Amino acid sequence: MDTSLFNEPQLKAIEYNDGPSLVIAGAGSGKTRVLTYKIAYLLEQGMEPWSIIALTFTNKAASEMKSRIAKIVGDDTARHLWMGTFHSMFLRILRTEHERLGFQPNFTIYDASDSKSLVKAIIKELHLDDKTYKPSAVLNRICAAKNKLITAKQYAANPTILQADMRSDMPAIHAIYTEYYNRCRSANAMDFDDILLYTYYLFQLYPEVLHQYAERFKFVLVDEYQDTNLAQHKIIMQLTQERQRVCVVGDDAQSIYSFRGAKIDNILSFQNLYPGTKVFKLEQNYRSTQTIVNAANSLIHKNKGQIKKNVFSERAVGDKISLTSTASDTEEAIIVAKKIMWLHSRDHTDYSDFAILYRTNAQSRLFEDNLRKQGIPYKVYGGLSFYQRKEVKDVIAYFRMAVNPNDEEALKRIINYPARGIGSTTVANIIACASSHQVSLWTVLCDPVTSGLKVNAGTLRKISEFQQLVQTFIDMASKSDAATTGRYIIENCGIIADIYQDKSAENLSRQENVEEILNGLADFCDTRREEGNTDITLSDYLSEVSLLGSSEEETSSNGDKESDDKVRLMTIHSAKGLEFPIVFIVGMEDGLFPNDMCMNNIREIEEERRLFYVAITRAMQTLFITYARCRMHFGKMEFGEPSRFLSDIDPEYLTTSRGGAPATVRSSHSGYERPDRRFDSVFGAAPTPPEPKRDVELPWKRLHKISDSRSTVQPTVQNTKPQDNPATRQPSSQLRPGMVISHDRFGIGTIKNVEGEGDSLKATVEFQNAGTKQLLIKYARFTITHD
DNA sequence: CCTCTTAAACTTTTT
DNA sequence: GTTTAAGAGG
Repeated sequence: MDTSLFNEPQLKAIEYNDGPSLVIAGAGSGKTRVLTYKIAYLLEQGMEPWSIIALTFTNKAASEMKSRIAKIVGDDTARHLWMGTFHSMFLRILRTEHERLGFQPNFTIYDASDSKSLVKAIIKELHLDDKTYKPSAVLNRICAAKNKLITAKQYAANPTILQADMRSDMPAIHAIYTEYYNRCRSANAMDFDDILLYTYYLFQLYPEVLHQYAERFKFVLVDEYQDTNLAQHKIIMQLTQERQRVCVVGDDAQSIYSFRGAKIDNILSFQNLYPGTKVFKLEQNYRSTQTIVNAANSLIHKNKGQIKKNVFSERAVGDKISLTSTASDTEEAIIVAKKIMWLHSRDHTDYSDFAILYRTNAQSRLFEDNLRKQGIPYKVYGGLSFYQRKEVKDVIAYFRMAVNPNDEEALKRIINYPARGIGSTTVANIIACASSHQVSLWTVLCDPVTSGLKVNAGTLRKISEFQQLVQTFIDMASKSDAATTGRYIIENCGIIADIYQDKSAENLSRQENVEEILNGLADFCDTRREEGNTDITLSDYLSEVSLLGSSEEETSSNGDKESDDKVRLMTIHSAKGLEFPIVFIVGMEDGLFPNDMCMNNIREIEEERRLFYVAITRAMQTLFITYARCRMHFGKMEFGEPSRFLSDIDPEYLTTSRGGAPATVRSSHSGYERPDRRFDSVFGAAPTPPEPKRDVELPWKRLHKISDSRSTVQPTVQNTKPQDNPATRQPSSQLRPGMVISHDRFGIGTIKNVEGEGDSLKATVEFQNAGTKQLLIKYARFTITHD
């Protein structure tokens, strides 16, 4: 191996393999490189590829590492490595060992929405009030328990937990958990958390099985260790207890999944659990400019209880981070799109060099709209993935039935889609019947009479027809390969007839998606065949697809350059592990980021701060941060304040500008104003206009006064509720062509024309960023900034 | 039992 | 503003 490729700590981390090791890898310090070369090094030392298991957190990270290793050691070797997410690797083990756990081999995986729907159904069946028992809250409790390896039985027998549930007014959660467990068993199904739970108990209850896998895996590597939960942590311990040949890599500063049960302590206490652990610290950042690294450091130092480390960069100092405040969320999106357009045409920067990062998926829409308007190609990651679309889920549900007819959630989904006259009443009957006999719904369907299902003859006939239809799919699936079966099911289940009725835009996109499933299925079969597999069943396909949470079914083979040159839009969570030359972090407002849901205690706030740290350190060259002074929320315009995290960054790394403000103000405002609570009250977009009462009687005087001193003070009259409070309305007589106004949503514009009278007074305004609009003065919210 | 209309809830992040 | 739940009418 060429040792000159690495700095000293990296090399030491790669070459030490005699015992447990912990690699603390600062952002951008070449963590993935170390991991991949470590694996290459182990192979070079003569270790067999199938005796190495490398676990990652996301599919994206796994496929990234796979392809990087393949480049070093070749495809043939890389293919035999056990490399993938915790869930996919353990699922592989569970498929082999299903019998010990009492599962049939073709068990299905419930995704998050299946789990939720089942919980919801159970709450209803137990006649619990779904106001106090919110399905998502209940499911959270169950998931949290599973992540702590607490089974339904243990849960119901644990006085501490029961008391906690009592205190939070949901004493029946243990009953829901128990029923949930039973229903999953009847349905021959596992949810995401079960994959970990069952793996742990498989190893715990069958030491000979554990021994077999501990023998096989001669070396265990784990990426992003700070994001592991107790279950994952314990399984790693089970596998490495004997041999102690384990290397975990992580960065406590980038722990952002504790909301899902990740325990930062796992990495902090690793050294105690594995005595003799060698610790390696990777502190040199090769990704970002010094400004970006230093700014990120100044932020993260506000957190307490970090592993001490000094991340530094020897790259160029680079530009300061640009912090821009905009009048509204709309203007924020417009400005970002314009900026990308401008940089693209000035520097010929590829579109794919840009990323827009936000806290919540809901924020993507405005950016999509405005990028599209500018003709900028983009790609949204995450959000509603392909497999979460209605028609796709419907088709997949048919597939699931063909493979595992006991799958309750799949059955409920398709028993009356397309409509075949089996409504909710009948379904409720079937469920009640199945529950009382402790069998699956399918069992009842196959033999309604013996099960004692009480429905009339007509319904019975419909049920029987449905049962026979699904039976043909089951027969097909056992005889034919995945592609043939898939096509047959799609053509015969009735979805085609429903979707191809008309050519509405909705149906066209559904048709495309259904065809896309067939393409994906064919692709899947081809790839598998190339790898030398002969029997490719629908079950294999489902196994693969069920763990693909996010939309990553990239067509890796034909990466045409043109279609890849796109601006990337994603949440910060899904940006982890990625890097981009130019990054926009948007929506930096208190309440959004840090999110309102995450401000209950210091731990949560610190996690949000780490999330911001992750966002900043994605940027290689240039970083833009924006926040909007007001934003549409629940369909209402709301004012916001800049994020508290902005003042955590050392101001020497920032330069501020202000959208929705006249150019004169922007340039005359040279010094950096700390973006704290005072920022807006000084500059005039505070939630409550200052001195609201004194000036109501003579609003135009006030406007005058302000415009005289506008080089330091922004005009503050917000025409918020003109119809309620005529006194604060813009005096219509003052509006005339040539005036410059600042509009809440559209930003700065010049009045081109004024027409009409009284309530129907209208102005034509040409906005800098939003085009020309007609504003009805009675309702428009704007401020005059320049006569 | 189906479907159309209206009301409410909704937004954290993901395997 | 958007999506999903519930209720009314056929």
